[in-house]
Amino acid sequence: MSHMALTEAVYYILLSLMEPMHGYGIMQNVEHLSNGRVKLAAGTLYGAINTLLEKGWIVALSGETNSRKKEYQITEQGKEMLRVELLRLKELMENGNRILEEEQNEKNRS
Amino acid sequence: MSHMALTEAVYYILLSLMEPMHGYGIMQNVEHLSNGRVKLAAGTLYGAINTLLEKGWIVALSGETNSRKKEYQITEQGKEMLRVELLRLKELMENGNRILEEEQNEKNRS
DNA sequence: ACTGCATATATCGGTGACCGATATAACGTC
DNA sequence: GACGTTATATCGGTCACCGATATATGCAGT
Repeated sequence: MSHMALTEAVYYILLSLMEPMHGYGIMQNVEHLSNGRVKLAAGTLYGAINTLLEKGWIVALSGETNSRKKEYQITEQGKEMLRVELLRLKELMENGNRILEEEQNEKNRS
Repeated sequence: MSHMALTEAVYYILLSLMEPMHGYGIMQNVEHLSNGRVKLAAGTLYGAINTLLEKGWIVALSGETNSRKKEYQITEQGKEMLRVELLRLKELMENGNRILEEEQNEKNRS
């Protein structure tokens, strides 16, 4: 596909990193954003962070090297991915709502 | 997670089967619905159909046994999954739009 | 001081979704 | 009858994710 769908994990990690944040903070933030629905497993989180670093969608912040916490932030490229993803979500929602409403209308006519 | 995200493939297959349809028809319908963005690979399509049959989210229609085409249709359980998925998509979009707008507002203030 | 829990990062084996290739065959049309 | 499209099916490989495990620090209660 020309542009691939982001996974829910990656989507929420990118969204979290609109503000500088360290790994564990992302975990908590994602759970909070999704009202407790999305709980990232450690393997998912740190695996995704490495993949996103390699892709250049996020960067590691150089400050605070003394602390054990490593902070990350989204890049301009990462933000562009979020914008594209939001268009995809819009397409999915519009198709879903339209088709489910069509059935509802048929039921009402009968 | 309490309710898992549907993959894009499964989402569009379920949406297609709001009307009875056979496998190859689903392929074409999904590509049409997504304006050419989503092209299901054969392995994805027939693999997903079997998984969805096992889960009871779709059923095979008994008619037209003479034809090589096998028709399928969504079940009430499958429709419920679509409704849940639409709520998830709404959550994702609201979070994404809100957080990206926050950044835009900060830029405008400076 | 020590005990225990939350914080914090990292790795590893297993599962499952998806892709692309391949195979097979019927249908339509030129 | 040869060829492209329609149609279903399977298989090996890749990748994201999960859950378990390991390791270590920070902090609060006793």
